[in-house]
Amino acid sequence: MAQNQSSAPDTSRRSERSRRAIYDAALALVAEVGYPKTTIEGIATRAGVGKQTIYRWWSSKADVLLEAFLDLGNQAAEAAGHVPYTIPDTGDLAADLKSVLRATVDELGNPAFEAPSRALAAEGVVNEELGRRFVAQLLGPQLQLYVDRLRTAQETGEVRPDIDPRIALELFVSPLAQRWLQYTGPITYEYTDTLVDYALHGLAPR
Amino acid sequence: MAQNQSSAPDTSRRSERSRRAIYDAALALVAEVGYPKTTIEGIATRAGVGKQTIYRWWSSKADVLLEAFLDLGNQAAEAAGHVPYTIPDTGDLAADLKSVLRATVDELGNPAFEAPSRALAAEGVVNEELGRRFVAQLLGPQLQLYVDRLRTAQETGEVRPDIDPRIALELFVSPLAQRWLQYTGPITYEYTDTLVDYALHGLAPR
Amino acid sequence: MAQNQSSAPDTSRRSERSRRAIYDAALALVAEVGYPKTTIEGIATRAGVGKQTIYRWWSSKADVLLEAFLDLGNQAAEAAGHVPYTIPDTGDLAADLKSVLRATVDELGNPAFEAPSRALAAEGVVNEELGRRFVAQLLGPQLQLYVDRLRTAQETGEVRPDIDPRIALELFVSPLAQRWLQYTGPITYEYTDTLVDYALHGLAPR
Amino acid sequence: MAQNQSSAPDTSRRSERSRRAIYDAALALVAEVGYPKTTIEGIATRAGVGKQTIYRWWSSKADVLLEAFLDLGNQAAEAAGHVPYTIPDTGDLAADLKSVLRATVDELGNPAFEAPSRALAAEGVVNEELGRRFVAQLLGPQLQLYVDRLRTAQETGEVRPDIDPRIALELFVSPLAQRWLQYTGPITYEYTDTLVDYALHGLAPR
DNA sequence: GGCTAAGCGAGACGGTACGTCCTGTCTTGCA
DNA sequence: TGCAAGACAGGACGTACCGTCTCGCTTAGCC
Repeated sequence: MAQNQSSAPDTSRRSERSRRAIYDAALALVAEVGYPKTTIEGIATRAGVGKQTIYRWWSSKADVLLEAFLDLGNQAAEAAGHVPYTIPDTGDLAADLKSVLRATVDELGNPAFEAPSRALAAEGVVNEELGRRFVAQLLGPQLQLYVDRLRTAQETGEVRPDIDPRIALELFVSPLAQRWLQYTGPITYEYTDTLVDYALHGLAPR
Repeated sequence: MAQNQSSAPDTSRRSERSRRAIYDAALALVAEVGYPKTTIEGIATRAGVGKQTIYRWWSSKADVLLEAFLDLGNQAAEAAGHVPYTIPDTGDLAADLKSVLRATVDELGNPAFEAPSRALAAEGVVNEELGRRFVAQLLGPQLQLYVDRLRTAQETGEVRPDIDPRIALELFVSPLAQRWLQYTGPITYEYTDTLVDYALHGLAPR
Repeated sequence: MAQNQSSAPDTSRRSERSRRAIYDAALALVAEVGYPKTTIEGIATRAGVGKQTIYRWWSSKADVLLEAFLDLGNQAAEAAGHVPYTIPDTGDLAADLKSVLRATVDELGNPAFEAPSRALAAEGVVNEELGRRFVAQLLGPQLQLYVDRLRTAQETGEVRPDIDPRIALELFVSPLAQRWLQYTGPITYEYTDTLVDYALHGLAPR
Repeated sequence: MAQNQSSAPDTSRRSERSRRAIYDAALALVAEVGYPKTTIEGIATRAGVGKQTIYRWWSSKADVLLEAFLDLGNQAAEAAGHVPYTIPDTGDLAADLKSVLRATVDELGNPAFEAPSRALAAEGVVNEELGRRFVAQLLGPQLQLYVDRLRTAQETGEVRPDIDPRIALELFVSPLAQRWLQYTGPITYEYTDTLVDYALHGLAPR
């Protein structure tokens, strides 16, 4: 039961005040000057905190930002009454998916979310460890909602029972993700609507 | 009409030797120590080149790497007899796509390509200008091949004529891209085969 | 007349154990790693003591060391039977001085004394307040012994009565001090013997 | 023929401008805030210079200050017409020495000289390497002047021929040095006059 | 013998400086 | 004039200590 390397800091003595200030500063700086120009020194100064306080609790700039972003999500969820961003089930799968993807399109354009999430995504591409944490803590839970909705659709017969929902969801989610991440195309409601139609009915003639 | 002062170096006098050495050094360093630890100073030293020679011809580390990577692709193409990586047309669309995607799976696992392309993709996520160049010069042409193949399939009736090929290709390409970029799932032949099947025939029962 | 607020710790409750441990740690560290690399944090850790315990009772690193060094001297004196290092009086002033200076030469070469006393001397050069305390508590009493011996010599006629002993002693003490402090020359028995001869009889011919 | 370790900097490319600015800043800061509060960072900022420029050419704060102080002396000498601070020879040794020592008393009280020279002396006490350089480059040459003057005095019969001038000079120089360095007593003209008298004629009755 | 107020070990905190590394610009001498 | 070389001003890195500040825990000394 490893008590790892040199003197783990004492979590119970941790300053909540500083933690919040660091989250706020990190998110603000990433939004204002961009991720690469956001420095640990800058975060510390802006948060009115010693650099060591950051190095004591986080291992890197990306680490700070990931936690800050998660915290932001949690706060938003709490504010919205603990409903953590779900997928409607009106009985019409196509309509439900289109609606959620339209909401996602809106969110992707929201500057407050865009800066930090792009930064984290980029870092994750090149830093596998962070990438996997990003998925485990942020992306994964969201994708799971699609899995659940697709399972329901399989029960009602809207989706073939032999389909793997974890792969199926990528047919409409991944294209949107790629356009957003790599600027491979415009992001519009029509586009996401089309994705849903293509995914549900396929490309081949019936 | 001399456009003098500071800028505009004379391309005709440019040292081919240095350019090659810089490409090689950049690619080698990214592969060896990773993109973030690759520095312009490091590239210059490794290439046996003055820093100014890099700053004279490129605007950033990412810029160097993008050109180096493009050059690498061109060289590979030339070596392979000028066939620039195409999509077969056996008349069986599903088989053709599965075959190409399996080749892509192999390529994504090739360490020589992985390091620089991940680095460029990551940089592109956060740096729109570079991202767009990455798409225009690398990703775009490759996606165009899918567009062409899908058009052919529309002519033979394998794909419905009302389908937009530019969007359709994303149904199987983007999921693979996302799994690779974001570590959202394992990448196997079965996976890509499944993607093609789902994309062509849809999720809904017929 | 309570002098309350923050300051004035209660001396009666002071931990003798900690005080000793701090003295030991300070002297050991100065000897081992040198004065500049000796830190309050290091002393505290080595002494198994909280930093605050040091800051509560001393005002600076130099302060700790000065007390530790004084204590060391007191302990040595106590061990030696309370004779606090005196000057013999055999009736032969020259011989007595030579003998004491030779003993001093030996002491200056003793590593256990050298590290802390050099450190204190150096600090005193640049920090007048500490320098004066160093003189008042350490150097002064030792010089006073020379004053006394010279006074006796004046009574026996070995030294002219119009001589100021406080200045006279410097003729042989200061040169040794300077050679030790500033590395201006080698320190040997012959040297100190010569100093005594020159000082007693002068440089001019008789 | 050692070409030492990692890449010795190219002296011929060195910026004279920066060197001067660094000397000035170092001397000014030591005078204004004291040696311990003088930091390399502070010197760099004040001199309008990058820190690396200091680290490239000097190995420590003390090193910078020593060179700055030597340079200050050289400049003063040059300004005064290349007469590097000498000892008069009027034929009256006592008078000459008293006169020089009185001048030294004045100099020791000069704030512009006091701060840096105290700092260097202190550092030299604790750092033998620097101490020896301090002596070799500053103190030694000055002491040599006394040696020369005493040699002349030996030729004229004012000083006994068997006296070692290098030791003799310490009888009046070292006491002054010690009082200055260690605050062991007041520094006045009477004091230095007395030192000369005692040293020349000894303490014992004739 | 229990209560309470200190000293105590520990160490988190806001800071400052360290010495290193790299950026992007500028200058020097070679080809 | 392009180039290798590298000095320069600047600035961020991650580390080490500073001196202050809480935390619980002993440990007196007074009721």
